[in-house]
Amino acid sequence: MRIARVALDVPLGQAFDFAVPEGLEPVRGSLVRVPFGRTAKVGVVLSRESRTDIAPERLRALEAVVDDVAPLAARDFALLEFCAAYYHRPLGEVLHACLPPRLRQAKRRRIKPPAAVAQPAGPFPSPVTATPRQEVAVELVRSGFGRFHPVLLFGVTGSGKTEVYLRLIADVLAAGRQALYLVPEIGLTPQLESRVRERFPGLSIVAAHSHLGEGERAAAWLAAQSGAARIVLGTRLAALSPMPELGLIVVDEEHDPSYKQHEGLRYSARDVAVRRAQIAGIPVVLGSATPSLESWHNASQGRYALARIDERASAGARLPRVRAVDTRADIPADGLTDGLLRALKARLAKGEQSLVFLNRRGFSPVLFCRACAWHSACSRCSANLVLHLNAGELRCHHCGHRERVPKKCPGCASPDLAPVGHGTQRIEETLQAALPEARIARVDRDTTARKGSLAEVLEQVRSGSVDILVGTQMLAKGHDYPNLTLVGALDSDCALYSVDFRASERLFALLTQVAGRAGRAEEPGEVIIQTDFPGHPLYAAVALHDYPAFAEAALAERRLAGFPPFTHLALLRAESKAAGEATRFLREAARDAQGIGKDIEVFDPVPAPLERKAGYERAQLLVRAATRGAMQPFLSRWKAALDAKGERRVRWSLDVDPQEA
DNA sequence: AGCACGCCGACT
DNA sequence: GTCGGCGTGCTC
Repeated sequence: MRIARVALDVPLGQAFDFAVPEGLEPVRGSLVRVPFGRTAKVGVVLSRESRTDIAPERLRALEAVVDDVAPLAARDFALLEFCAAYYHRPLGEVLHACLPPRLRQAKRRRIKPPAAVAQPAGPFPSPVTATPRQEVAVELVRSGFGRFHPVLLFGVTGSGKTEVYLRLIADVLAAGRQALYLVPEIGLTPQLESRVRERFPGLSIVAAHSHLGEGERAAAWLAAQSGAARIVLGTRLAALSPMPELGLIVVDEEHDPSYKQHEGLRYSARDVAVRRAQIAGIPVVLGSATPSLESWHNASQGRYALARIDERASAGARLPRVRAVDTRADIPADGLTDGLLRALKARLAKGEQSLVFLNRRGFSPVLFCRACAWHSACSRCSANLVLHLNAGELRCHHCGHRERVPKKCPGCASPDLAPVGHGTQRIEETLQAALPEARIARVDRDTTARKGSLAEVLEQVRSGSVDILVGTQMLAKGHDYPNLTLVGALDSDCALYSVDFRASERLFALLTQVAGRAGRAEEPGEVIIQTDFPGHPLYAAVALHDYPAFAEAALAERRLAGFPPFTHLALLRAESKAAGEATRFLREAARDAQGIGKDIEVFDPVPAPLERKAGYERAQLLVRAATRGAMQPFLSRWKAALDAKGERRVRWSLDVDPQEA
C-alpha cells in the first residue's frame, strides 16, 4: 500500500493517512492537497507508510503534491517538531504557524518562480570604524562560527550593538551563508530596514512581519526557503522561516516581551532562535541593554558567552543623568510636576527636544460620576472604559468595545462626570496649555494607526519641527533622536504594585530604554522620573545605569521565591462564558495533575489578571518544576489527560514558560 | 478549527 | 409556513 501520513492544521493531536495515487511521489516535508471532510486542505507529509489502520472505505487519496513550494528541509522540520513537542501543540498547527497564509490555501494561483539575480558576494566593508569594545564583541562571536555558540551581547543603549550585528552578518554573507536578524517590532524601527539595505547594496534582503500583505509574505518566505534571500529581517514569526544556508541568528532586544506569542502556539521566538542555532550548529547573538534575567543567568552560568559594551559608541556621548521627582512633595497638576515642567521649559528655550513617556493611551483611564460614584466599566470585561475625548468615545482596550461618551451619568443622570487619571491625550493637552509655543506631537497606537504615520512623526522629530514628543512605549524602542536631551517618565509607579513577578524586570528595561533616548549625540541627556518612591531601589539602579546590580538583586529574589530562571513554569489557562466553569475545570485539572506529577508543584486555580474579557470568565493554574526534564514529561501526560476529558464548555490552553504568571 | 446536520423562535 | 439561532459530532 502507498500511504502518506499527513499533518493538517486542525487542533487534533494526530496525523491523517491518505492513499498516494500512482504518479505522485510526496516525500517527508512535501506540501500536499488533501480532501478533508467536505473541504480540501493543505497538509505537510510526515512520512510515507506501507500500511494504515484506517479502514479502506474511509481512506481517501491525496489530490496533489504542491509543486510550486519545495518540501520543508530536514532541519526546518526538526525545528518545527521541537516547537510542537516543547509547547505541546499539534505538529500540524506548528506547521500552520510557519507557513504563510497564502501557501496554506488549498485553492490559489500558481506562484511563478522569481527570476534569479546575481548577488554581490562581499566583502561588505563597514562605513564606520568599530570601537575597541565593538571589535572585541565581534571577535567573540566570530570565534564560534561554524558551531553552536550562543552569545549574550550586553551593551548599554547607544553602544552600537547594531554595528556589531552588521559586521557579523557581513562575515557570514561573505562565507556564503544566510543571516536571520530578529527584532521585536519592525514597524517601530522603520530606519533599521533601510540601514541594512544600505549596508548591503544589491543584496536580496527580505522583511518578514505581520504587516506585510499576503503576497509579500509568501514571497519573502519562499525567497528565504530557496536561499535567494541572504538576509531575513523580521519579527518573531520570522524565527520559523526556512533558511537552508543559515549561518547566524541575531536576536536584538532579546528581553522584549513581544518575542513571546500570546495565543495559539505560545512560543518564545528568542528561545526558538537559540534552539534553532543549536540544531543548525551556528552562533546566535542575543543583544540587549537590559537582558532578560534568563539570559543573564545563562551567561553567568557559562552556558552563553558574554560580550559587554559599557560605553556609548559616539565619542562624548554619555549616559543620561537620571533623577526622581518626588510626587508627594511636588504634587502633579494635571499629571505634571513643577519640576518636570520647568525642565521642559528650559529645553524648549535652548531649542532642544524632549520626550514625555506615559504608558497609557487615551485621555483618562476612567470616567467617574461625582454624584453617585458610577464609573465607566466595560460590560464584557473586568476593566474600565477609557475616555477618548478626541473621538468622543469610551473604549475598552481589552475587547474593543466602544460607546459614545454619555452627557450625563447613566446611573443617576447627574451631569457631573469627571475624567480621572491621565493618558497621553490629556498630557498632550496639559503640556500644550502650559507651553503654548511648544510644537507637540503625540505617538501612541491611536495616532499611528495609519500605515507610515509613525515614520512621518519620527521624520518631523529628526527635522526639528517637533519640540516635545508625548507617547507610550512605542517611543522607547530603538529610535535615534540626536537633539533629544530630556525624557520625562510619568506614572511608572503602577508597575511597582503589580503582582506579576516580572513587572520590575520589565519596568527596569522600559525605563532604561526610554532613558537611552536622551543625549545620544553630543548633548548630555537628563531623565526625570515622577514617582511617589524616589528612594526605591529600582529607580536607584536605573539612575546608576547599573543593570548587573539590578539583575543580581532580582535573581537573588527569584532564587528565594523559586521563580525562573531557577525553576520552570507552565500555566494552564481556561475560559468559559458560563460562570464558575473555568475554575471548576482548573480544580479538576489540578486534581489530575496530583496523580501524574512527581516533583511537580501544582498551585491553586486563581482568576486571571483580567478576570473577565469579552464576556469570558478567565482563570489560570500555575505549575512549577525544578527542571525542564521534570516539567516536560509531566506536561505531556497532563495534557493527554486533559484532552481525554473531552471538555466542551471550557476553552483551555497550556502556556509553557509563560511571560505573565 | 471549520463545516455540517438538527431541532425551536420572529418574520415575508 | 420559512430563515436562522448555535448545540454536538466528525474529519484519514
